[in-house]
Amino acid sequence: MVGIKEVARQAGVSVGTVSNVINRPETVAEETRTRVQSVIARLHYVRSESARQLRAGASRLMALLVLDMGNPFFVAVASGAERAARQAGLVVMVCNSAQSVSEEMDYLSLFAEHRVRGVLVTPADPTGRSLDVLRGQNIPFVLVDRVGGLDDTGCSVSVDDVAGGRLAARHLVAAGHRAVVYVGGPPELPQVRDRRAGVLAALAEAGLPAEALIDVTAERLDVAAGRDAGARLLGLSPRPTAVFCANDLLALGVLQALFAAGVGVPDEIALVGYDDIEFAAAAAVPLTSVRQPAVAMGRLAAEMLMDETGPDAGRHEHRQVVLQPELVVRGSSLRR
Amino acid sequence: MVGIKEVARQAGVSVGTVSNVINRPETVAEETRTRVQSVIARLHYVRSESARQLRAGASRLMALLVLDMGNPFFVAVASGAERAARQAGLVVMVCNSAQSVSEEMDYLSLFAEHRVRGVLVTPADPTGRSLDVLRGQNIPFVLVDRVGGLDDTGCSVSVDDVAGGRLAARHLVAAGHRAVVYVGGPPELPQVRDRRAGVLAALAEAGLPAEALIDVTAERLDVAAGRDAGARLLGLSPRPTAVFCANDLLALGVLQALFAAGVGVPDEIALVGYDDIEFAAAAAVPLTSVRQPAVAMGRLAAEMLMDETGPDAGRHEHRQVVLQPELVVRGSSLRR
DNA sequence: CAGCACGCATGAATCGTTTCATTATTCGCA
DNA sequence: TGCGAATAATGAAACGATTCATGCGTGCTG
Repeated sequence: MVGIKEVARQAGVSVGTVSNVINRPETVAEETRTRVQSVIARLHYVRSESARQLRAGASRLMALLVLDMGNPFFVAVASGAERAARQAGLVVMVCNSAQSVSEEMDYLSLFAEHRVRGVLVTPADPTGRSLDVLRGQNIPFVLVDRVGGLDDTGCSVSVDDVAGGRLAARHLVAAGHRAVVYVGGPPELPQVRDRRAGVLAALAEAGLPAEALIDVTAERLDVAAGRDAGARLLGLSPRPTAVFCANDLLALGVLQALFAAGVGVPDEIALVGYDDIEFAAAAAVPLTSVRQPAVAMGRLAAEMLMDETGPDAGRHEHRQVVLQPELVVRGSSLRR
Repeated sequence: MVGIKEVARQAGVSVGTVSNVINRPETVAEETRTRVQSVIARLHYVRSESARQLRAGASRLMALLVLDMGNPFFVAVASGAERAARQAGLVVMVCNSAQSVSEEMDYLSLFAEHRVRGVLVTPADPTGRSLDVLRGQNIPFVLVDRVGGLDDTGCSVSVDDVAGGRLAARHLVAAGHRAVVYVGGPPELPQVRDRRAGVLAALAEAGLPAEALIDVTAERLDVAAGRDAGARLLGLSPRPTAVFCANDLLALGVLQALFAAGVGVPDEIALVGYDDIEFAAAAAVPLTSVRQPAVAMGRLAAEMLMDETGPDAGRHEHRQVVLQPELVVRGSSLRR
């Protein structure tokens, strides 16, 4: 495998000069530079990133660890982060913890071994201890879709999930529903809990008792779990008239279950999702949903990370950005 | 930052021994091993992957470069690949070329610099020259959803797109349609061309002329482009009765456009998509689609790559695996 | 004309591991 | 008792880049 030494030899210069041609071309005389560059091209020389990083210290990798790659919401976050990072010359490596704490720890260790420039993470571990491996290596991270823990608070970008839940529930209550089924996921997830809290708040505002919230808990936050939850909520009596799901995948699953059972949406049951993924608008019945600014979150998170690791990282201040969600009303919640 | 040297010093052993504790624990005495391990834990020592890779030569990274992360089909491919790779102790880094040749080249160069173990790629560049940077570094790659070029043929996993197109068109012809609109994407993409060829074959089988295929070309293969194409095909005269889209995202977009125009599906226009993504079944009208074994493709591709780079890579033989697609009939193509 | 600054190139030291030939120690067995 | 084998640990040489103090020659300035 041809290295910098071979290039130097064939170009008749020292390795230091070749390195300069690559990294600080302006410090090398025109004539030398082109000669070296042509040798590089001729030999198909490709610099070894591991050697570079070992000596220079800094990696060009930024990691993004999401809860569920199957969820278009996270795909949108990833694309926002990727765009911002690439403008700064970084590559984003996107990984999927699939909501498993052990997967998450595996990945974070790997990131630490790679000495990545920084990590954007939507933690699966509610305790936040899995991030210790990053803290130990002084690898900065930004929490995405989750505000910091108690003790130390680094940067984070999130959306006000309580407000989102409230928006959804207010909308349903305003349409005359006196009880709301909340199809949540694993209760360890703060997003799931916060959205539920928003529902409770909205019910209280309307003078309804806490019992007006009926919990149906899905195993995971995906379409299959939603179908399952949908079947279960049809068994409730009295049959609910309003259903709010912790995300759109669940809502689409619920919708399929209701469809299969011949239950009309929105006539018999009004349905609201969360995230406003692209497919929500294209659903069997266009889905009312709480929109999160996913791409912006990804972009912001990446920018904050780069500020923290960039040239003037000294003057970096941790920020906890909280964005506001927005209700998008479509057919699934509109009584005809 | 604590390195192997510091661990060795505090444990009272040589660096070689520490390395052995990490990489070949069975070769070091029980007592020494636990002592070293406890020092590692106490100091939060994390090995430097770049140093490891520089010396040992082999990376633990496998790259996956897809055409469009926004397409659930590729997400499924990624999850199949990831699962297989992780069982072999590799991490997959998923990147998105977004069908841009220059993005693709950037990423492939980066992979080459990182000396990744191998690359799974759905090439955006139809010439295949962008893969030269990998060939130059002897980095093996597996083509996903695309058979090899002309000169050299490495491994590939693909689905018979001609057969898929034929399945879709046969289905429409059997339902009595005498002409079919094909909503394709960028004609450089072999997938787009092959599916079209399948349509032509099915029309020929049925004794229909080639003019029975009407082309509508979308800019990209996503929902927005589909909406656009949908609006355009409504301007055709006579108005078509059957539409086949190069993928489900386009089909969902077309569906939205038809919906917006008040055109009934399947009554006025029958619609067939491709990929059978999860959201096809949940669409406004459940979408008939050609199913591809996406997860299996990802898994197979990763396995083939690992065979090529694994312990007995010497006996590796390149294979071009072609899988068969399957038609899933749903409401969007069933005349009531 | 001495002195200085500047532009360019050099080459050795360094990053943190792995690997391997070598040494030291113990053990079993004739 | 002596010897070969097996077992543990050592320490130095890579791996392939970056970086930096150094040297050399040129042109400018006072």
